[in-house]
Amino acid sequence: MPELPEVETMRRGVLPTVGSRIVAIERPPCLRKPISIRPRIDALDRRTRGRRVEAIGRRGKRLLLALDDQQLIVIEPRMTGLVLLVDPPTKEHLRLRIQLSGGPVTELLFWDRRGLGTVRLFAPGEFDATVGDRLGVDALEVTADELKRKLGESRREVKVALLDQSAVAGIGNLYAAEILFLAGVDPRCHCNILTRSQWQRIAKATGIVLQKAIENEGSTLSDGTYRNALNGEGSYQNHHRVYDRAGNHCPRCGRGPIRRIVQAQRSTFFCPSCQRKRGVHPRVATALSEQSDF
DNA sequence: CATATGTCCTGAGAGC
DNA sequence: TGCTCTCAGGACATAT
Repeated sequence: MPELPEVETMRRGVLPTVGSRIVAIERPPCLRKPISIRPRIDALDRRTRGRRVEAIGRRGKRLLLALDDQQLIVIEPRMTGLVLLVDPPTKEHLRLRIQLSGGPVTELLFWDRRGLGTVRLFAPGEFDATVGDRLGVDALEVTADELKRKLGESRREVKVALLDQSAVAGIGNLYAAEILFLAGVDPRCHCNILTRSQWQRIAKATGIVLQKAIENEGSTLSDGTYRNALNGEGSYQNHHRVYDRAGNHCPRCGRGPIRRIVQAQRSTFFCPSCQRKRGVHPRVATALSEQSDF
């Protein structure tokens, strides 16, 4: 589930590791099928030993540890991955331990219950030339022009298209629903019929929703999986307007009720009353002009 | 080329 | 109670 706000919260949480040196990287004994680590663990350890962590970055939903020799450790949490500076929720799902010295923390852990996450080491420049090159602009900085340029000709439904990381990087299922709600756009709309003003509303809503979610340290859903680097919960789940709220009255127009449909094998939640295929519900216009998240 | 579908994974919760 | 089944959705491989 970690999307841009959760990964950004992880990034901020592990900033204390900047300046530390890698003592060793090891895969804890683990009965589960190991997660995907490339290169294999012994080579990862050998190539990073003694290197200093120079910066912590993020591209979309990926966390980047930049080393002082320009190598890059890239962590993809995918569904249930967590980056932690404290004891993990369970021992058996601990996937990687990066031992550190010379700073305030002695280890950085990667924990992943479902094991879909990945860890990759890239040679200098290799990430940008391969993976990075295929990612769209980070969702925090996306503009209406960029959305229209990337998706304006697409025949896909807009909710499905917003999940395409090569168009915009960082939006996942949960935030796509919240963004389109704030933008007042029906998720079933096909991209190639959206108007400029609809793209403008989507771009603006993207910034507002993601910023607010980051301020709230992301969303810890009812399964409780997502945590920040210190094992604390996020609070943006308390601000969700539509996600996992099927059947509720719409918090904006009072009607709704919030509907759940399936698009591309994933749940979409929306208000059929004020998320429109054309035109704007008056309260949508007001919220966006006031930079409000509602 | 663009778009659609299948795959991986685990544990929570539903239903019997 | 205890079993089986379905579902959740990240990114990518494969199919259309």
